[in-house]
Amino acid sequence: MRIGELSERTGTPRRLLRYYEEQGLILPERAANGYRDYAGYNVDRVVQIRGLLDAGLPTRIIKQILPCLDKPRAIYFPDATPEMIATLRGERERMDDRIRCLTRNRDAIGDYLDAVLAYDHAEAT
Amino acid sequence: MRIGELSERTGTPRRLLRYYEEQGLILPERAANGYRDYAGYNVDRVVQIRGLLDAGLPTRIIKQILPCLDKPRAIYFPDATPEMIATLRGERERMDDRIRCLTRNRDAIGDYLDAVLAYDHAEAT
DNA sequence: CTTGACCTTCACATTGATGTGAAGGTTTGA
DNA sequence: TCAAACCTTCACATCAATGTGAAGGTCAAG
Repeated sequence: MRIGELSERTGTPRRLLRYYEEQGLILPERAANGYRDYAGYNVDRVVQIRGLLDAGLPTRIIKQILPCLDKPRAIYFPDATPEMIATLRGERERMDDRIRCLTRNRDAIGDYLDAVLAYDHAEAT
Repeated sequence: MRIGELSERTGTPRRLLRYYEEQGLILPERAANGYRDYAGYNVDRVVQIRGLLDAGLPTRIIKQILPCLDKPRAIYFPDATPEMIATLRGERERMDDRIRCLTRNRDAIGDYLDAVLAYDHAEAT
């Protein structure tokens, strides 16, 4: 598919699809006329990228993480240098931290909303 | 405590403590000489702020969330406008999305690391 | 064969979170 | 009393992600 369709299907501005490519996160083919030609799996991939960006990860890190999501993954094993392994371990830790923080705050918001609801209900009677 | 101590105890540059204040996230008192004077609870608060920023939330949203974490919370109920409630509900949704995304990717990294470990182990024998 | 809807590259602007440092006031201890 | 170690405000710089738009090539339908 071309950039317009990928943009539609992922809700992502064309500008950013080109930016993600520049950062090495997606690698579209090129048609004879120079147009980018995206394989179907890029829809999921772009959604993943956006999700991770939204969760605070920079493109530099996302680039390291993406190969973990590709299946079959066996292809990448030889590339797995010790440094890369260490980086992934570290990032997994940081993601755990983020998850803990978000969960805590999400629950606190939930408790607050419940309390407000109960308060309003009591007021109304 | 003064800004230097808070900076030390939270691992946060002074510059950013002033920035968070400017954004309305913390409200230190002022000593007679003009120095900022932070109450002890600000240590936790700043850690919270940094965690949420790291998880991709902008200060504008964090400002809305912070009151949910204060106890006792009853004080804030009258301030809870319908718009605020709606905002909090929406943000809770977005935080859920982030948690799902991070969890999925963290698990994928874990699987990948396990697979690499198994692969290396097999190689070594 | 031209018009409209695509696509290309390129450049510049903006925004939010940060870094850096100047110029100057305050406090504490030698 | 002076130096070191704090603090203040203010201004300007940077970085990553994103917005905006110009100048121009491609292609399908009328």
